[in-house]
Amino acid sequence: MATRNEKLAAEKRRLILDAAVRVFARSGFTRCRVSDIADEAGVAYGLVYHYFRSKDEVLDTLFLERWNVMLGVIRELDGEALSAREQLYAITSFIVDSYRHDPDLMKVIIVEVTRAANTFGQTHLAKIREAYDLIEAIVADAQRTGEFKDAVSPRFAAMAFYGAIEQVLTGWIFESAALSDGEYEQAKGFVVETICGGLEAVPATA
Amino acid sequence: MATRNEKLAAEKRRLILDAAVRVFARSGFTRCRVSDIADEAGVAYGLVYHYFRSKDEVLDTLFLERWNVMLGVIRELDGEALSAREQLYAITSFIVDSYRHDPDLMKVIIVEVTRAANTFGQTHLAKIREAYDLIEAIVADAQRTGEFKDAVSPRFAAMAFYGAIEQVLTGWIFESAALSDGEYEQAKGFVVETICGGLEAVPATA
Amino acid sequence: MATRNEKLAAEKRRLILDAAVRVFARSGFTRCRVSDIADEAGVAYGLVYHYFRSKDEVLDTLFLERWNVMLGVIRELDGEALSAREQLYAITSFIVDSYRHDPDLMKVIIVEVTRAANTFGQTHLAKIREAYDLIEAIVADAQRTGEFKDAVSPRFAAMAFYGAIEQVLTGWIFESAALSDGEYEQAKGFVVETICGGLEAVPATA
Amino acid sequence: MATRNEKLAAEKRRLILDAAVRVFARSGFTRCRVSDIADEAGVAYGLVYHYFRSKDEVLDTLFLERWNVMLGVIRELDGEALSAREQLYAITSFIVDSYRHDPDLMKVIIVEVTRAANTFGQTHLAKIREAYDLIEAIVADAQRTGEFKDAVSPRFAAMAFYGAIEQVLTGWIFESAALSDGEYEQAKGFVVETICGGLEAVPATA
DNA sequence: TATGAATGAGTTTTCATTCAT
DNA sequence: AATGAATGAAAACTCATTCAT
Repeated sequence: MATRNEKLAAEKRRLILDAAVRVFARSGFTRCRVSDIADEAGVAYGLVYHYFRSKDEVLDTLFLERWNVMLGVIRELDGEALSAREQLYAITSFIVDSYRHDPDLMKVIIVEVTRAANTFGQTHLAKIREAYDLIEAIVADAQRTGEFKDAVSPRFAAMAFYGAIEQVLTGWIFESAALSDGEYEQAKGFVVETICGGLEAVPATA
Repeated sequence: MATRNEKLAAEKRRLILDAAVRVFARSGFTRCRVSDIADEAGVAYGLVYHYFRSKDEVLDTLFLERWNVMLGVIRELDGEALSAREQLYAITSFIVDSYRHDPDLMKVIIVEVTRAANTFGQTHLAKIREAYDLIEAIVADAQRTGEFKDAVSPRFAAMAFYGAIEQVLTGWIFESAALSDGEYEQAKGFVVETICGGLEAVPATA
Repeated sequence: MATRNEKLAAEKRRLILDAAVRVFARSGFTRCRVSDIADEAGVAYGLVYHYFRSKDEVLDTLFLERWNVMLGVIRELDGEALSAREQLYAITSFIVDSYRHDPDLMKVIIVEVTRAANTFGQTHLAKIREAYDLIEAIVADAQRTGEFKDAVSPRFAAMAFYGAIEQVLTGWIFESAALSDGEYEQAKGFVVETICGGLEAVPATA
Repeated sequence: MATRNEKLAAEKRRLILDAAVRVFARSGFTRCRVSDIADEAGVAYGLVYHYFRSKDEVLDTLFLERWNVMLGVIRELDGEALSAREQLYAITSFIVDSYRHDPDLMKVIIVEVTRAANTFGQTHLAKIREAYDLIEAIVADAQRTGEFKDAVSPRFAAMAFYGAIEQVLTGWIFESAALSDGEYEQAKGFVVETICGGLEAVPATA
């Protein structure tokens, strides 16, 4: 009985969150109104405040939900005996697929949180850093095993890698162009090839 | 006489622009008020509107001023007979030095324009793309000459390169840490080494 | 069976009323929410609306319950052959004891009704006046019998008497200090002595 | 130049304060909207917020302005060689005349501030106490000189005296009746006669 | 050129009340 | 009788922009 109501409530909550993604993606967090979210969700104004304390909390929820999934995915890579390149590929793949599956959500997370140094980025700084830390650890391990050279610091490599991915997504976001499955797959390879293999031709050694 | 007045006017205008940089960097474009800019500049409220049509125009001006300088720098590289790696290094160097010289301005440009897909980023999309185009051309040339392999598309490489730099700056912005000259120089090398040389150790060929 | 249910229902109703007293006293009628009352009573939100038509009706009920008791007490004094001073003492005693017994309730009645000329005071004006009228009658009688001089109008005397008591309670309310039984008893005497005996020393007549 | 502007600004501020008095008196502080004040003053909505930080601050200002005048009047009584009865008469007179001169303002102060002392800051509480303290001192002095007997504590007497006045005003406020000059003067005498002389007839001593 | 008072549209949030279960 | 999700009107407050001086 309670279970049924709870399930219905959870669905309404989800309805609002999904609507918020679309609205935030369309007009941006600052510019959209709470009423836009309610309208998009087809619910009454006040219901948004029944489920969330504030407009901020809606965005917080969206970010944390998704970011925690990503952190989980990265952490699981540890158990699987993969090379550093394979691990970075897996991460890239997860992020690109996240975008493919729900571009609006990724747009919101990147534009409104990850890169918003004055607002939500600052709020979620610790959470965001967790991802950098995990990537850094992958690079550091690879340098130890010799898979990666140690020309650059692991932290730096992690930032460059993550920045490259985010910029690629940002490009898609700005163009708001739909890509084919092939293009998405190609992009995954490109990111890893650029960061791991480098752009330069390896001089043929005699 | 007019000349003298014009010079004074230009100085006031500059005063306001500089104040705006500090205020935008501190509180973010959306959250700060026009009166904050005036207060920071030590001028009256209405004077901002004497020199600028709107709050938006202040940010537009800041962005365009700096971005055009950067485009100029990149375009000039064409004339100097430099390798692609050297050209990318020069670009990185310019951007890093820009940050070193005026971190607030770079923060504003990156956070409020370059990465703001819903607002100013969209407005200045064409201008931003010019930079990507110029970098893309450098990569394409390098692939033609054989300096770079053609494993990834030039456009893609340009995005990865620019994204890596921006992410490094973003890290600095978020941490708001002051770096030593040595660290800035090291960062320049790291970016180029990561993107051009790649992270992987080059297997010794027999 | 119905009797048992009715008794349970009456208890729930009382539970809500008592909770409302505490909540109104703590945060004020306007600022507290209906849900605060429900929470304090430990019942569900909607139940308040099962027993009361509105938030206003809860306060109305609290006021009327208590005020009617007081009116009854004052009316009963008529039958007992008491001097005016004794009657005023009895009234003072009842009000002070009401405060001693349930300071929150008296606080609510005074702050939210008796002195709220724009809201509930206006609504219950007639009821409030009944008390003034009864006190006025006591004074008028005493003037007729010669116990009281007729230097002031009975209506005026009634207002001064009631005002003195209310102000004393108001003092206690704002200090929110717990008083000893002795202090309460002393206060009763003070009120009557001030109003009936006056502050001035009676000049010794030769 | 600045002087002229400052004068105009002060006038506008006063315009808003005066309008607020009328609106608060008419509908009560809680029920009226800020826009009502602006409308009543014939100024734009935002101007209220130009001169006052909040709706609360408007009420605070009204209270403090008037209350400080009253405190000044009471303090000045100290210098004039008056009996206690004359001093209490002077205070009563000032308060009654305040009501006669601007009943709306006194209504607001009595009805809204006394009540708000609860919810509002304790800031006013201290200010209100200052008045009680001054009256208390008058009574204490009179007890020392023998003008007043010491049957009741000075603090208590002060509360009773102030309560009597306030209740008389409250009566007028509730009835919202206009009184003649004679009635106002009579009221002054009644208050002092009741509190100082007492209601009881002085028994003729043999 | 310079000032800052004046304007009023716009948005978040609150919360009494209703209602389906 | 009891629950708490759903509704939406209402109001304080903000702030970009205008304008008289």
